Order: sequence, then C-alpha cells, then structure tokens
Amino acid sequence: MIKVTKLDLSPLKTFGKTHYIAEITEKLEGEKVTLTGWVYRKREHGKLVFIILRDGTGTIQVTIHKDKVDERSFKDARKVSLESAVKLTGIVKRDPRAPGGVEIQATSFEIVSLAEPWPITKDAGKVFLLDMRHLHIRSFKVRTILYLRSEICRYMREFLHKKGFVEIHAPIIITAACEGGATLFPLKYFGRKAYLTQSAQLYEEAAITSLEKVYTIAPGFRSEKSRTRRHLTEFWMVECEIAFATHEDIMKLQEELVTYVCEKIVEEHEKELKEILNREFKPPTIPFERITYTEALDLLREKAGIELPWGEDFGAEAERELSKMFDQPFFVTHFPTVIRSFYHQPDPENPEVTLSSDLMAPEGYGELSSGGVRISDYDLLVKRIKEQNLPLESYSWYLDLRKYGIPPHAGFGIGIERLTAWICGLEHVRDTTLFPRTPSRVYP
RNA sequence: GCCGGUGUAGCUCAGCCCGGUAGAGCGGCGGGCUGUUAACCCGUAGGUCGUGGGUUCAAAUCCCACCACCGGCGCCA
Repeated sequence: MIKVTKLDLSPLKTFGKTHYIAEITEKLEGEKVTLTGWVYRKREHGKLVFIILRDGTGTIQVTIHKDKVDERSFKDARKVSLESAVKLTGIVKRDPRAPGGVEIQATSFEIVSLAEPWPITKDAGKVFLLDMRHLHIRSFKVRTILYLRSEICRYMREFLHKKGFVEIHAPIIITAACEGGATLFPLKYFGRKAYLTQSAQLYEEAAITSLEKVYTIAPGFRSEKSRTRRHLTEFWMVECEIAFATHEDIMKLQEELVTYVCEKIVEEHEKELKEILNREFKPPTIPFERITYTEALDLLREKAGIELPWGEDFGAEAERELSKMFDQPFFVTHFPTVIRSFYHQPDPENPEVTLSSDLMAPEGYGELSSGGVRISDYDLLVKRIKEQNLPLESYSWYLDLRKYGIPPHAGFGIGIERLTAWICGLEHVRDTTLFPRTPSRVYP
C-alpha cells in the first residue's frame, strides 16, 4: 500500500469525507469512515468486489460484499470502471489478507463520476503516455515526482528567505535577447516585435540596486530544436542575483542551497524516493570540489581519453564523462571568455577566462546551474557586446545601469527540471514537468 | 540543422528479407465466481497496415517521394 509522508492532512476536508487514505491505520479499527477518491484497481468475485481506492495521499483496499451493502451500492460497485471518482462509507478492519493489513468494509458505495474505459494499460509506451499525460499524471510515479518538485521549490524558497533574499517577478514578455546565440520565441505585441524571455537575469541585475539580494522562480523559453534528455523548450529556473558579491560568494551560496534542498528531501521524503522512484540518494556535503575549466580538460584527457582544444566548450560526451568522475556536485570554474555570454566578468588576473562557474551534478547528469560575476564596467560591457555582434541598442537600459552606481555583483541560475531529475534519478527532464514542452510537443 | 531508427487493432508488438484471404498478448464488451493482490474461467467484437505515387495478375511486404514521431549530436538551465 502506498502512503505519502509529511503531508498535513488536517486543514481541508471536503465533500463529506472524514479521512484521507494516508490517515487510515490499524488504530482506527472498527471506526466508520467516509472516503472519496478514484478507483485504482478493481477485482470482481461474484458477490464480493475488491476495489483499491486512491486519493491524493495513498491507496487502500475496500471490500464490497453483496450482503453488507444496499442493492444500489453493490450495483455501482460492479459497474464502476477504473479511475472513476467515487465516495464510500465503511468500517476500518484489520485483515492480514489486505495489502497493508488494513481495509475498509464498505457499508455504502457511490459513483460520483463514472469513467470511460481507462486507456492507460501496463503495456503503454512512453509516447502514448505523453499523449495521455493529462491522465497519466494520476499515476503514483508521476504524482510523486510532481510532489517532490513542489517540495524542492518550497525548500529553495525557504532557504533563500532565511538568507534575506526577496522574490521578484521579472517580465516574461521582453524585447531583446538576454544572451546572444540562443533563439527566442517571437510573438506579436500590438504591432511590435516581442519575445518570450529565456532568463530573468538582466532584470534581476536592475532589481539588486533596489533590493540587494533577489531571486526568481520562473520559466524560460528557448526556441531551439534540442533533442536531448536535458532540454525542454519551456523550462523553469531559480535565479539569484546579489549586489556586492564575489564569485566565491555565489558558489558558497549554491552549495549551501543545493545541500539544504537535498537534505530536506531525504529528511522528509526518503521513503517515497526509495519506494516509489526506486532512488537511492545521499545528500551532498559541503564544500563542493572546485576545478577550473583548464583542470577539467586535463582530467578529460587523462581519465577519459577525451582531447579538447583549450577554448572549446564541453560536448555532451565530455560533460557526461566529467560528471561521472565525481560522486557529488562540483564546480567547474574560470571558463574561457570566448565561450561565455557577453555579460561575464573577465578575470582581472587573466582576461582570457571569466569569473564564472557551472555547477555539475554527478552520475552523468551534468550541468545543473551556471553563474558568475557580471560586468559592472560600462566600457567593458559595450566592448563585449560589440565583440559578440549583438545589437547595442537592445541593451541600452542594461548598459544604463552601469552609469548609475551598479556595484560588483554576481548571480546564477539553477535548472529546476535538471535538479529534480538528478534528485529523483530520472532519465529525462520532461518527466519532472506536468506537461512537457519539446520541439515536437506542445499538446496536451 | 546533422546521423540513425520506427510507423500494422484502444495499447505493446509479430508478419516485411523470400508478394498470394491481416495475427498474438493485453485491454474492451457479455457471462460465471465470497479473499483477490495489475485474480481466474468461458464467450465475443475490434484494422483506410503513416500519406501519395509506381512495379505486378496480385503489395503491410518490392521501388520512389513526402510526413510524423523516437534515440543521439549540436545549442544550453
């Protein structure tokens, strides 16, 4: 039997129910309870019908004997189809034959909403399940992932508020690229060109001059035909930006944040992780190892036989191999200036590299976050924008910030789907989303 | 955008090489069963074989084109 953990079930009970399934224990033996939910399994045995009832908190076996309920209840129980919404009343009974040792012996049973034959069967393939995503999200596996994603976000907010961060909401509709290179989704905006944002970062850089430490949990959009298990066209990030911060400051913050989230997940949800997602997960310990980009190239050459010229970004294989060399998250720092976005601050000691870092997950999961120090100097920023052939006029307000007292500042963005996929041990980031968006899928 | 693969019943697939009346399992529907654990037993319905063209007496099968999707690469969170 499945039971969720750490969910406060007391505050809201509706529709006449007396309990949620997770609350039904041996201690309630003999008590009369009313439950609502969905038919998860059904087995008919003539005068006896077994129903495994599911609600948002778990499952429990219900027995409906012909002789112990009224005629209409028994008729409903025989007729009811999988995933129909139902309401029932019965007595809690201990019975070793029941899964979990406790069952409900129904005294009445009522169909609230009769379902058509359920299209999802044990043979369903992954494409079909995505087509049926609106129905498949009822499964315990999907439910658990979506729930843990919610918890991951809650823990991130919890942590950031403890650290004095202010949550802001940056615009989703924008007029210019946040970074060069990546393609934006265009849209019509009353006769003008506008786009969907790919990052809140530039707006956060404005916000820190008011609120000092800000973060946002928001979607980003990339119109790239990426066909990988790490990309979606619509994805969510937690992005932090801090005034008067150094590169080391944001790396420390990231390792504390990620560790906090992982510890809380294991502390409060290890059972679901193990039993439903089959995931053995150990929270990382601080500090995370830091290696420079140049050291990473050496490691790849020595340990994986992958030879990359200095100044070239890691490919998928290199990133995966590097990721497998560690057993907990680690930072790769000081990426070459030529492969980083225009806003990254070059290292004053060696302008060939930037004060930037990617946080990498172990086990082949690869990049979780990307961050660094932003350029505060007006002239340098103009130079970098020109070097990357970006339209200067698009960035005029962003450049303007550099004229009006912007301090040294730094920030980072963590991919929520990637973090969730790593913690839950999933193969594909799309499995962490309610309705994934990929180049080939905008429906359902 | 590039490389590889797949497309046949509601679902998962076989049949294709070697052309000759379209198959299985699961699910559905009808019936039976008072202890099942994604029960079991009996019966039954269900198909423009991705689309278009070609070869042939005959095409799911051979040829050509196109489309859709999957896996990987590139791009990145």
